[in-house]
Amino acid sequence: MHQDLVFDLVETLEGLRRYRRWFRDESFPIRNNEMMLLMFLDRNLNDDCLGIRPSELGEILRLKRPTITSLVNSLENQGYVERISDDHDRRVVLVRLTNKGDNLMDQVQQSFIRQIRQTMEYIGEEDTRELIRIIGKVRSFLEVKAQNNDGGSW
Amino acid sequence: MHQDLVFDLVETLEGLRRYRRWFRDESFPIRNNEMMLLMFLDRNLNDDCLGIRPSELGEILRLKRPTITSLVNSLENQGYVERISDDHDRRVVLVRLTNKGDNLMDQVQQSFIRQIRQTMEYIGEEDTRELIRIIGKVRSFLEVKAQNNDGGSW
DNA sequence: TATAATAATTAGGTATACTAACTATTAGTT
DNA sequence: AACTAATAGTTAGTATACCTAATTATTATA
Repeated sequence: MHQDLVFDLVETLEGLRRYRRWFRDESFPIRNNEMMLLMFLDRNLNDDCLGIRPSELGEILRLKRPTITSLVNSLENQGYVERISDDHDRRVVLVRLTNKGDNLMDQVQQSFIRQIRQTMEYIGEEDTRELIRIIGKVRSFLEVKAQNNDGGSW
Repeated sequence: MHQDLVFDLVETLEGLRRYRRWFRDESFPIRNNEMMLLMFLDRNLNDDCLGIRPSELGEILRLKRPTITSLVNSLENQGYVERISDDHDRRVVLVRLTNKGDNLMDQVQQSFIRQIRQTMEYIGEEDTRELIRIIGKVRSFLEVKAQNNDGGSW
């Protein structure tokens, strides 16, 4: 494959790497990675479960557990999430949104998510799906490769 | 547009954000951002010019000048680039690869670039071009938007 | 000549995520 | 039952990748 195309792809990926700042509302009270944690918490929380385990959050967000701990600490200090301990296994902690956190997510809907939606409307549904499909393909290839190389830790 | 699709896109973008580490060779002697600087330096260097100005590098890599300064300092200390001063304007500094830096770029070709190429071959030329096209569309939309919001500095 | 603009740097700080080592608890083995 | 393994989470310390504000040196302009 052509050298130029390879380089174009690198440039493309580089340009996308810091996408969060494009959508970020500067006045937002929490950091981007904290917002992501809340979003995934909000989304992956079913009615029947009390909260999500830090280790699960780490898998969803592809972050190591100590990283999750410090994010949850920060969010807990600010009052957006709370930790409750699991009765069945006292090693386990469950993280869930507080009301304050839930309200913040409504704000996220109106700023971050709205901006993403706007962008998607510009590029169109078809291209959006294509983008998701192709990147998914890239990721699945790379994840398999990573597993073969080093046992899957990343 | 559907909430789910928006969320899928976020997830997709999140997964791509740290793409560099997928291709990274752990034994490589320089950091990822340093490697990027060298790659763009290598690529944007014509035969007729002595080097590239830090300010130009900043535009290409979308980094602020102080960031470039510290990258160039580090690379210069390690012997991969050198600074030469412009005769026409003594405020200006030109950065160029040393032989050592040039040799390192050959290594980059054989590791980082080779891995990217491999991935591209897996996903196929057509999808690669689609990916580049769609992300380009996203970026152009967002860059215009960013300019409208805050005068274009980022 | 004085002032403004430009190029790069210095100093200091923030955000993000890591590894290694530790504590507490549970599961499995003898 | 006691001992050892494994597992969940945390703490402490570190690396990386950026940034802003202020400073220095030089050139352009009024």
